[in-house]
Amino acid sequence: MNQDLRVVKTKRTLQTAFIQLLQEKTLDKITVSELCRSSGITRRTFYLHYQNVTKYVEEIIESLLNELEQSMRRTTDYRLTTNGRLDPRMIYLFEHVYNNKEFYHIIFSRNSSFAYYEMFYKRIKVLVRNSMETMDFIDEINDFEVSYQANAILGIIMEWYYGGFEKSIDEMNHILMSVLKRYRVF
Amino acid sequence: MNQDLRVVKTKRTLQTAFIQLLQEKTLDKITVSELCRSSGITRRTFYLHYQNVTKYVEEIIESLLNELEQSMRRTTDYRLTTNGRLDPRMIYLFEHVYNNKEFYHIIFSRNSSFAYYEMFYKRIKVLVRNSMETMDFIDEINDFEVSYQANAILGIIMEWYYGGFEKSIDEMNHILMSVLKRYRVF
DNA sequence: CAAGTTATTATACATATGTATAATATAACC
DNA sequence: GGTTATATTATACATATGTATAATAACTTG
Repeated sequence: MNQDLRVVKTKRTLQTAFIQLLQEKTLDKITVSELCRSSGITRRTFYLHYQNVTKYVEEIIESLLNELEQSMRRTTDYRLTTNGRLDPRMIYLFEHVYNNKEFYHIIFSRNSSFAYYEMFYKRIKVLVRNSMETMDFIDEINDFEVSYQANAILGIIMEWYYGGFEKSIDEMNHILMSVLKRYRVF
Repeated sequence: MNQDLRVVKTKRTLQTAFIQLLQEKTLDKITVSELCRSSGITRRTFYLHYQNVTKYVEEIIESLLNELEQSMRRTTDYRLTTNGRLDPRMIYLFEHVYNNKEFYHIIFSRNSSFAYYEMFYKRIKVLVRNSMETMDFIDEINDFEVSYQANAILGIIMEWYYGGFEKSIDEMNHILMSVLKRYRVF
């Protein structure tokens, strides 16, 4: 029992119009009315699916982060030796961010909802926690330590964003690794 | 040449109404119209001073952070010996957050603008940078390292927020110190 | 393919936003 | 204290939001 074809079509045209509008203007200037005008659906239809623009974007960010999780899971095989408190495959994160700049850009935009950042933060926390769990020399995982590490990584990505994502993925990898080494995180 | 008395009065009544409304409902439910109804000023007057509710709140957060900076500057005398990469007086931060919970709450709320978090982040970055500058064994300050440390601290505060600020200031001090010690940040 | 289900539309309404103009009230200043 | 400067108001307008109802169209299922 799949989703109704009409719904699929509606969401598809909505997505196309949204991506299009995002290239013309910043997210905070995109209204429900305009989004519906562009995609040729009624506002009523939009509200039957989403509460507002923010909730709509949350769904987009959600699938972006699902994709991130998938691509990080895939890299498990290639993962470096984990001889410390933070799993070095965390660096594969930079790859996904760089390849999806335009969406991660939304998360860090001044006019965006904090909800997007929170979603990102919570995902990274899960990754950090999972990573710590695989390290047998850690007796007990401290929630605050997880938050500390997770948000620290987001700090580096945020700085990358402020610099217009000019640094390459490799440079970012190197930067993170050198900071982690300095603090003997692993 | 001080500010016009009329302006002062307008902003004062606005502030009173805002604080009042904040106790009745969450920030995202507070509209310009309602804020003006409550404070007895015209919407036109509001728009002569601020672009929208978010910009208005930004001004409030701005002065909150100014106050934070002041109170941290005052603690310079009492500061602990800085024998490492991060100034331990950073812990006085918790005091200000706890004593102004209701405002810091705004910063971390899902429906808030990311602008508030950004403001907080940038202030903490300045503190971290200043702190690193006083440590003579640091040859050159790395921007990404500053972002890493600054946001890491925000991660701990955010976790405190998610726990409803239940932990005491002293507990938070202890938590931060033990994490910093583990990573030999100082 | 027909019957039943449900997504979408047309239309409307109360309220909110952001901007504009002219009139009025209030503060600043000499 | 009277004049000048300007903050505030009253009113209005085009557009946006979120919700509601009944009618229509499109899809699903047997």
